[in-house]
Amino acid sequence: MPATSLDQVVNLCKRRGFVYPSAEIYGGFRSSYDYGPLGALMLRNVKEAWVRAMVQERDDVVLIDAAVLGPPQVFAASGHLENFSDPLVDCTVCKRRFREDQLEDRDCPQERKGCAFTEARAFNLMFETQAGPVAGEGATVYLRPETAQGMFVNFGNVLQTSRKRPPFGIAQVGKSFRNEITPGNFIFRTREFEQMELEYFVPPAESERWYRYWLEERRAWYVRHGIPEALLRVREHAKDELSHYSAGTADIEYSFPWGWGELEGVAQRTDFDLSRHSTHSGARLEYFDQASNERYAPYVVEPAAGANRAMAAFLLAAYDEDVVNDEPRTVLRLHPRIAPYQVAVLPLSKKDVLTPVAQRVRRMVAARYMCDYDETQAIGRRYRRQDEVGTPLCVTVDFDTVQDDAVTVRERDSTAQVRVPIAGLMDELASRLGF
RNA sequence: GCGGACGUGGCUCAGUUGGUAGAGCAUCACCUUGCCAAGGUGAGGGUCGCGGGUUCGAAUCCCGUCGUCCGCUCCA
Repeated sequence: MPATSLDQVVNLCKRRGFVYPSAEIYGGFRSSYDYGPLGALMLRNVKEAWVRAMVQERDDVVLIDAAVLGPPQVFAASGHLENFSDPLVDCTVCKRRFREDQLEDRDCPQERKGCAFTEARAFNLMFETQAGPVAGEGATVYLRPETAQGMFVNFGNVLQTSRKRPPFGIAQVGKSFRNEITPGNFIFRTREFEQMELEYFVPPAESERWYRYWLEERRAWYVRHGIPEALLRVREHAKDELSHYSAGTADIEYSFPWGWGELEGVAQRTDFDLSRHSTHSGARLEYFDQASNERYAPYVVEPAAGANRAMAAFLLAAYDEDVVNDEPRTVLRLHPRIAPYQVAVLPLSKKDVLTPVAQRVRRMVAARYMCDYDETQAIGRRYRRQDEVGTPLCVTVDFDTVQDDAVTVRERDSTAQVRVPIAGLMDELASRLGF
């Protein structure tokens, strides 16, 4: 199978209502995308699959949902105000751009011919706005550049109300904002994006062990949800590549059409965040261990994933073109939990005799699964339409159904069919979908 | 932000040396068919990204702007 191109997926997304360019009727708004009917369902499924694995199926992680807007103090403590902006200068001769603080180390190729540098301009990667209705008089606030600070700031609250103790985690799914200099590659890098982050608090001595644990756990999550192992790799950051807070970071990368790209970073943040917030706020963000009679600031291991990037990877990995009955077909082989619809109910024809029973089946299925319903045009064409958006199972209601109360279940990947009584339909679907 | 390429109906594109737009697919209706797409008839849908300029007249030339892609730069 040839590698899927980005264009194939972008076209499918537009054509079938997964993702549209934002504000398209006004010429588009750079770096923003709107998720259409199918894309909204799929993105939600990605996030739910994450919450299921990270929170629901565990007893050591709790979920929070913190504010997007934050006061400067939070980002002063986190280091973002200090480190998240770069003074950049352009060379007007050789047309290259440098960080001002790295200028000495860099060789401008035209240097001997007399480089002319522009004034340094600050590129702050945080979005800033004013809180308060009077223009110009509001207090400066920031849109969070990562969801992580919400977990650190609430460490004490969660510790007290959840009665968890290390090792334990606080998870969050939500939007973050970064004023990226160069957004691009479809939904891979956008200024507004959605993160799925876990801050896992551990005794300092266990940090390395948990770092290894989460790295493998997270890699396995992608594989479990349909990403081929061959398209994934884990890349350890070099020492000089590490973030200001990190004692060790590895990226889980996917082989995108333009090269390896980060899906998720797993970092050892040590006690950087908790101690910084302790110092800046005066709050004591520590854990007192009754057993050992010790008080300490837990170390943090952070798996931080991008929901939109994950969705892009799932789409690219699932995209396939094969041949069924000598006809080419486009099919998204999405995991049933990731696919927008799990089931489609299709009456064989639009004849009135079929509608009541088909609608009865639809209501039954829709109570448990996201379910599409389509009664127009030839049945074969409707199967192909569902294949193209990744619906794992189709339920077909035909003229015999009216007599024998049985329907046909048709599988996306194999196109195989099986006849089952309506009374046993839900069990059949559950066993095929796996949930 | 710099350099290059590009921007025509939902998608893929055609539009000849400037004379006010076409196709295939898709969508909708009816017919046909009735378990694996593209039979029949008909319909809707584009001020050619947006703004300005040149011209008697511009999708077609010029300028600006927005957006996309590639390459640099940057990327917690």
